[in-house]
Amino acid sequence: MRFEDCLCFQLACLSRSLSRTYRDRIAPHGLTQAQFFMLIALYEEDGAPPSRLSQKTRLDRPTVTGLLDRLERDGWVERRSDPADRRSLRVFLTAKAWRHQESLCAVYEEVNGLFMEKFSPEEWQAFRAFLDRLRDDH
Amino acid sequence: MRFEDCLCFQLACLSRSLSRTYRDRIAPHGLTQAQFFMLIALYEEDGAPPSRLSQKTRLDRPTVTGLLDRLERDGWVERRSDPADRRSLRVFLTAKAWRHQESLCAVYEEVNGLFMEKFSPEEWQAFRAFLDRLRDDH
DNA sequence: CAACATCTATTAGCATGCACACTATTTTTG
DNA sequence: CAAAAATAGTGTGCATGCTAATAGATGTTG
Repeated sequence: MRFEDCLCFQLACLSRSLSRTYRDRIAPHGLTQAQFFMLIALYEEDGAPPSRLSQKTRLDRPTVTGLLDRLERDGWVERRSDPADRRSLRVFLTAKAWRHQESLCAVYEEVNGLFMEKFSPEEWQAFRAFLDRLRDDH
Repeated sequence: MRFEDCLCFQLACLSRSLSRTYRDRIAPHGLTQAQFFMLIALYEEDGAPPSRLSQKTRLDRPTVTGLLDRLERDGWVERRSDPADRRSLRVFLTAKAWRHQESLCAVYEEVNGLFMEKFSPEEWQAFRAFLDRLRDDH
């Protein structure tokens, strides 16, 4: 099989390409694409522990630790200890993050809309089914 | 749109997942997935300059430089200067790389086969068309 | 021919993303 | 209850992948 036809190669290219679409729009906010996605996850689940964020974003825990480090450094989130379990933390969005919510979620919806509008609902369903079929058991 | 339904997120997860499938099989050879793909590209175009490899793999040139650094360090490739243009280099596979060709290409075909067999030819064509539709103009 | 632009590859700096190992805490088990 | 196992988060080291800036060589243009 020719290299250009390799599915893994094509998916990797496409994934980087889509990430760039977000990146270009959120760079003015001082966020990277991965940080942006973590914030979107937190807008849905403010106060989640890192383990939950790792599960939700399907990133390893050391990766989440690093992301949270930089988000905390830049004042987007705050780690608070969990009184119920001293091993655990809970991650909370700061006032700054809530101030940017509308603007960031608008970018999120806008870019998702750019992708969605290229397909009919039936095509989307079929596409999603293809992705799901590839997801498991290698 | 819920975070889990975001196409960019799903593609990124899937891309990492597929990469892992190659990684598990080529780690014993002492190669990473990106290095492995670069070798596959070179089996098709031995002697190509870095600029061509950057185009072929759709990676930035600094990324290609780093990949070639590590491949050369580990004895897989060799950079030779181009007599016709002293700015240019040409990248050649070493004897070691050719010795591993059969084995590495077997992994390549095996894993691609794992993915391909999940779809009928018509489904593959439809899937590829979806990917192509997303590729351009963001 | 000389100034300028372009093209080659690279370096530096940063942020992921991963495997591995580690500490602290909690839970389980004998 | 004490020992072992499991869990939460982190530190380390490495390999991508990117942007911006750089050095050298070639092409272009006045």
